[in-house]
Amino acid sequence: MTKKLVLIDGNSIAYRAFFALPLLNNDKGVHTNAVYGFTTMLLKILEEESPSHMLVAFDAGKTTFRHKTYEEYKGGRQKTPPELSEQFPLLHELLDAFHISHYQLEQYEADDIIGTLARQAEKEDWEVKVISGDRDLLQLVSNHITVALTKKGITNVENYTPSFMKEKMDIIPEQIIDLKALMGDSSDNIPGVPGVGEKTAVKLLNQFENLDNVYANLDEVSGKKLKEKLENNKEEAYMSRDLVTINIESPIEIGIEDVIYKGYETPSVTHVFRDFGFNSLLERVQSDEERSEEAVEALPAFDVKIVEEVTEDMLAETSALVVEMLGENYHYANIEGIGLVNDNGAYFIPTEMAFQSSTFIKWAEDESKKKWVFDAKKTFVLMQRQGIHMKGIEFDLLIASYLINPAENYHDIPSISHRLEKKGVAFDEDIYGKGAKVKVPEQAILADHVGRKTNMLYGLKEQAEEHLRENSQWELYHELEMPLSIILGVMEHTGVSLDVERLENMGEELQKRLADIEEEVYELAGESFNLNSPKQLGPILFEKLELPVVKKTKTGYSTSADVLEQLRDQHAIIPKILLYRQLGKLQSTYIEGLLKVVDQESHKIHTRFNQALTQTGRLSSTDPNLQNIPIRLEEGRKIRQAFIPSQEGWRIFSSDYSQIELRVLAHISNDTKLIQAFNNGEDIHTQTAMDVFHVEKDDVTDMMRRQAKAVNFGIVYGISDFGLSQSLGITRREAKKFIERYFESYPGVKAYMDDVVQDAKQKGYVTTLMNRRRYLPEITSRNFNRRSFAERTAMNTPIQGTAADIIKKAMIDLYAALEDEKLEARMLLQVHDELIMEAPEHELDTLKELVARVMEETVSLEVPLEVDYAYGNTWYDAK
DNA sequence: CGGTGCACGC
DNA sequence: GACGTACGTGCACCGG
Repeated sequence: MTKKLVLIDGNSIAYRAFFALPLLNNDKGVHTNAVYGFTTMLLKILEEESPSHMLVAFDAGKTTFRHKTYEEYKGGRQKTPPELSEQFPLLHELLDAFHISHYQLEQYEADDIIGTLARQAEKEDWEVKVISGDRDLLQLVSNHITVALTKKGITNVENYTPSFMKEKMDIIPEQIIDLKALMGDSSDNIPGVPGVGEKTAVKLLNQFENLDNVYANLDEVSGKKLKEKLENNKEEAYMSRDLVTINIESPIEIGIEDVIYKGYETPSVTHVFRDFGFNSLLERVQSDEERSEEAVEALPAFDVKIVEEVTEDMLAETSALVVEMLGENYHYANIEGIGLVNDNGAYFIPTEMAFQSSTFIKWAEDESKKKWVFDAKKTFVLMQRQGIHMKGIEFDLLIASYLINPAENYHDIPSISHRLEKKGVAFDEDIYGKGAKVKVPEQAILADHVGRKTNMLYGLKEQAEEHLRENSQWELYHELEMPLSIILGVMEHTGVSLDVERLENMGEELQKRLADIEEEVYELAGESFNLNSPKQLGPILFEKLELPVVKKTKTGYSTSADVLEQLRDQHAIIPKILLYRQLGKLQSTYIEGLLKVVDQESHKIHTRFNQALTQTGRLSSTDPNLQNIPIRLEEGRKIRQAFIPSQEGWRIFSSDYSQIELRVLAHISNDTKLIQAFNNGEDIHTQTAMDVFHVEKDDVTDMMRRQAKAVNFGIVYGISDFGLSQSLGITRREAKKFIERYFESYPGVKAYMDDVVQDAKQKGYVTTLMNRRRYLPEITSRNFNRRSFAERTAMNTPIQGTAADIIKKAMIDLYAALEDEKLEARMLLQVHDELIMEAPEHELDTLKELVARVMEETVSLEVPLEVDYAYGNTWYDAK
């Protein structure tokens, strides 16, 4: 078997990883992003290449033999940031754990070590793979040596073989040094021939093959200027060539046979991963079984009593409660058992036992018996499904954790306890398995795990509450999110009625139309293919039909709607594809999708609102997502005709805040002009156009209003000049100008934007009206993109988040008002700035007045809040 | 089973 | 000048 040598340019990959990833800290406060990125790359290489020999080469010190030739070599280069330097020792530690050789040599660079070994291996007919981000290494490419250059991110590479180089760069590997000699390399401060760039250099090499021939035949070089430049910089060119030439005879003390790689041993690798805090990588080096066994074995002893009957002595004044189920959808999942922990002990109550016990049910419904839970809404719904009206929920760890830091991806009990370094509970995955392998374990194991989670929950309450108070988030937690959680639970459990028959009819109709359009498309294309596959559609449009390529994606041609829109008039196939896409979306996502999740018996849909997910405080909706039901295009809007009241004689009632985000902006920026704009009662986009373009109302053209609207949209969603240019189809420069003009018109808004960014830089986070918090660590990033994104987020989150706060409070107020007024009307859905309800016909008059008043008065801002409402027989008609 | 491209809402 | 650009969810495809 041929041997395979993998050579990694350690510095290059570490650099790449460092700049590609945010500055991660491990729990010891040491930066680990470069090591982390390097590790992901390493794991990928090991998997894909299965090397028999391997070495990671590093640059040694500041000076190299090249500096003797040219003092300014690599001059002007930014100093290695200390946050990166400190990671190199960790990198060495990591490689040792993997039993991978690493090497550096005084006065030489990693390139030279790689070159020397690569050529040695080549002679022995080994296969060689070099991994780096440095294009200089391409000079090594040969039939035996492939160079993988990082493309984007860290693990994304492009493999350079001689034929690939010819195709992509139009040169052969041996010409790389001559190429660099001519064009230079600003990053290494290599001069080359001034004024000669890549294009000219390639042209010259195509004509003359190499540098020597260029100079030997200077007369034949076309262009007087170019000739002069070459003539005057001959010395520089040759020096540049020397500098970029890799030394393939470096005096290294190791040979290819020394860098044998026999694979790593899991224990040493898992040890460093743990040490560095790379928990997410553990599963890549351990089998699921290994990891789960280890996790379970590491747990301290814990005793949980499996009860045979619920008795009073188990039910203290205050208890942690976990109603355990597998899967996600608590509207349908089975309950596997119940964990109960309080000062009297830790108990596991088998499902049947609990729900047949009047003692347990009485306790659950007793408001004065306090319950601490994880996910109050889920717990509430699970109980509700058993006919139990749970009361007395006093603490919800999920919501607390989310409010403390919404950026955490995992808010489950084991994850939280891990973060707080409290051992004592395994991850669900380690107990139940994952994916298709999920199953309920035997009762003793189940009881132990549920008991441990419940116990952890019991122990975490105090710390979480303290944290909330420190953050001034107690009110947000206690008066807003906690009550809302139960209201959302009621809404979800109530569900929305669906006119199944109507939806099925629409589906049949649509199916016919789709089949017809599909046929027409194949006719126009001259062949049939999978129209749902962008990968197959691309070549048809841009190769066979030779339509102009507007945009490319990383995997091929872009066929997105905005691209097709630009091609609309160029071929009859385009409008048909667009229509097919539009209707196909309706069919698959909305018609088939909704029919798949509707309750077969009640014909109701029970979505789940995720209250602990978005970074801004908005809700999200899943299974199904009822927050993105079509409205913009009439065709899609008809889907709403299938959403109907649950009872005869009832109506769907919909109310929404008008321009809530811009009103919030007016309030928090206290901008006089913007406040005036709202008090003026004029359409806000028209008003913005008047202010930005300095024209009277009658002189606002459709174009002006459209642009003003896009700018307002941009302000609300925190998009960039690029984003605005995309949405208006204008250049970035023009978009930037619009934004500037907007800020000139509303100086208070400008001042707010500046302040909030400053404030975020200083504090590290931004807040909303009700003290919702979002941390923005990247606001001090040296990476322009990351920093800009964080800045826009700083400006946008208080706006969007405050709007979210307001509608949440309105929901609480409205829920109470409906109860007070003893109305049957009930909330069904929330769509960010809109509430959808159902109500008996006779309540509509009361409701109109009540809903608008409650929503408008839930908070008092510097500008009035305005609510529009409508009602009808279906959601469609409530417009 | 996870990544990608696309499309829907706010 | 780089780099990739509001937030979500869900579908189909496709390659491993």
